[in-house]
Parts: sequence; C-alpha cells; structure tokens
Amino acid sequence: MNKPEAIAPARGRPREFCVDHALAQALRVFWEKGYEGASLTDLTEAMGITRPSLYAAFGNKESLFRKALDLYEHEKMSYIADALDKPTAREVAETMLRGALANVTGEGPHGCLRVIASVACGEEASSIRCEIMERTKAGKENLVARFERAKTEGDLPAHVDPEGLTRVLIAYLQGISVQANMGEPTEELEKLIDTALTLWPSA
Amino acid sequence: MNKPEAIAPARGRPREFCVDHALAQALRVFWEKGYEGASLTDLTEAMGITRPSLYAAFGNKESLFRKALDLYEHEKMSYIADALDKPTAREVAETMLRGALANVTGEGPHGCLRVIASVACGEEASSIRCEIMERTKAGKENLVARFERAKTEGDLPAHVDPEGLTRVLIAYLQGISVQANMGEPTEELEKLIDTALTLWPSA
DNA sequence: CTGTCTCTATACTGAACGGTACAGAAAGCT
DNA sequence: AGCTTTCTGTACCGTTCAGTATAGAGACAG
Repeated sequence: MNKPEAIAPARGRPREFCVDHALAQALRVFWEKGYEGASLTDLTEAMGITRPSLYAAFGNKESLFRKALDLYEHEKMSYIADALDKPTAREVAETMLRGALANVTGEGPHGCLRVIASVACGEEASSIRCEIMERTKAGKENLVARFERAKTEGDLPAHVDPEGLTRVLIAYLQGISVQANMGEPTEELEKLIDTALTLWPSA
Repeated sequence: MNKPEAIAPARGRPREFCVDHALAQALRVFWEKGYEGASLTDLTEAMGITRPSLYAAFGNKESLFRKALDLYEHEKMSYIADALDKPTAREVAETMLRGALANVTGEGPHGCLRVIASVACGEEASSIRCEIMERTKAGKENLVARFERAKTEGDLPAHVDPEGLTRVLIAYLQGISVQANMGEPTEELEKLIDTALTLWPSA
C-alpha cells in the first residue's frame, strides 16, 4: 500500500503527537478495559489526542486495537521466545509461568490482554476474538513441537501427551491471568506456580 | 423486607409470564454476553417481556444478574458439592474437572459464567466483580479444607501445599473455561483433563 | 506571496444504552 | 356495579456510543 516512504517527505502540517507514545497509552486502556469496554473517549483522553487525529493515524478502533495487540505481544510476551529456547521442558514451563506472572502482576493492568479481550468481546467484535484465537493457536503449536522434541531428547517421560501437557500449561497461564485479574496477590500466584512445577513430569 | 407472603394473595392483575422461565432466559443471555455485554433489549427480547415488566419483577439489571447467577450456581455448578463428597483428593479433582467440562461445553454458551462475567466487567460494574470474587473465594476455601483433610487421611503426600494445589485446580477450571469459550472442542479439553490427572500427586 | 497538503479542533450524526412516566387492561374486594 | 391493586405496552428521558463533516492552523514548494 504505502511505498517504503524512505524518510518521510514531510509534506503538509506535521503531526503534533508521537504515534508510538499514543499507541502505548491506547494499549494501556485496552488492557484495563478490554476491546468493547474501551470507549473512544477513554482512548482519546489517555492518548492526549482528538478523535479525528486518532482516525487519521490509526484507521479505526479495531485497527488501533490490532496495533496495540502487536505492541503488547512484542513488549510484554517476549518471555515466550525466551522460554522456548530453554534446554529442558521443565525450564520451558518455569520460564513461561514466571514470565507470565511478572507480566500480569507487574506494572500495568492485572491480567493478560489476550485473555481479557477474547473473553470480554461480544459477537459484534468476533473478528477480534478470531484474531486472538489464531495467535493463541500458533503459540500452542510451538509449545507442542517443543515438548515433542523434549520427549525425543528424553527430558519428558514417554507416557506424557505433548498436546495434553501443552493445554495444561496454557490452562495454568490462563488461570494465572484470571486470578490476577481478580486481584490475587503475587505471592499467592507464586504458590500456584511452585505447586505446578512440583507436579511437572520428571524424566 | 417481604413477609413470607405465604400463598400469594393474588391481588391486582396477575402477571402474564413465568418468572422462573424468564429468569432462565436472562441467565442464558448473561452467560452468552457477560454482564455489560447483555443489553436490556437483548434481555427483554429473550425473556419475552417488556422493560417495565422486567423492572417490576427483578428490580434492575444488576439485581436480575444476581438472581441469574444464583440460578446458574444452583443448576450448573452442583458438581462442586458432589466433588467435595468424594472419598479421595484425586476423585475430588476428577469430579470437578469433568463436571466443569460438561458444564462449559454442554448445552448453553461455552465457558463459565463466573469467569466470563468477572473478566468482562468494567469498573462501573465492579460490584459484580466483587460478588463473583467473594463466591469464588468461598469455594476455594472449601477445597483447601478438603485437601488438608486429604493430607491427614493420607491420600495426598505430605509435601504438597493444599493452598497451592487448590490454586492449581482452580487454574485448570479457569483454563478450561477460557479455552471452551474460544471454541475448543470437548475432546481436546479431555486431553487437558487426562494429562492433569496424570500429573495429580499420588499418595 | 499564493497554493497545496496534512494536521487539529469543534461540533455534529444516528443509533444504542439503562431506566422510567404514563395510560390502559385485567384481576379481586366490597 | 364501582374501587383498588398490579401488570402491560408505548413512548419517552438524558447519556453515551463509534464515527465524521467542516473549518481553520501550520508547514512546505513554487
């Protein structure tokens, strides 16, 4: 659509706000309130811009959300890539769990944007739900492949089902998000993680 | 407030709809859309009554939701009481997990009303969220007590933390709800449960 | 300077929101 | 028959929703 646009030719009146900063503020609002719960008034007030500026810069509410979701995954879910690189399945799981806990109880709203947005969206925003489902499914398949590799490498027992184990791990992550969203303190969720790791299959 | 009202004295024009049936329809709408996602138009259309009738019979939207939540817990979450009566911790867990799966993938919308409503509600409906949090906390404490008993009875190993194990079990349930809500098929979630039971601590 | 381009700000659109006033309809009581 | 009581249906309240038309402000090219 756009050419590489090299260095912006800077024609016309220049924009008075920083797109990246505005997007970061929008992310925070979506994270707190979900997609449908975030009104344009909430968004524009947090972003410090007016509605026409928002529409000119980001298209519409849905495309703004998609950009915010990209930013979220890039900034807040980077622990997933780290986790997949760990040498053993147990370390993969532990890195995922502790990374998720830091994310959902650290700075920013409590809970995972993916879970909040997908559970909260009505049918009018079903394309949002589909988008999140697809991204979640892609992440799941990476984990299944990782645990299958772990089986061949002998750091998971032969009797475990990689698919089931992945769903268990994802359930932990979703449960942590839901409980953090309900305000459970970090220490309580650490107990959850410690117990989950106690249950984790040993080779 | 109301006296026991014995047999209704039946003064004035009688009501033309069945309150229980209307409440059941309201429950279905809240279950599909969450508290804020369910509009009065959605509700009255599904219930087959007009707005003034709804307000006369149920008070307002929030009190209608509370009554619907009562009905939901009584009708759809009865497996919890069954589970707590099982003789071993493993059977408690298995009954909870399979009961929850039947509930969130059976007839009716997919996912647990508690999870949907608590995650989806914005701050204007925070009293709803608080209500759900308290009910969830009460259920959690029952489970902790049950697992502590299981430890004294020797069907849980001494090293497990009942609190952590309860949070793990609740995370399973919440994860099942979130994944069912995303449309995952029953068989996939059975894999989750089977693996979770494989991991469950043995005495 | 004049044009042209792109941004900003005000003010608005029609629709949907939760909630209600009011008038009429249907029952029991006397 | 009235009279009272309670339900029903219509039509509305003010507010908020996502999205936009329009006018003006500010930067560049010529």
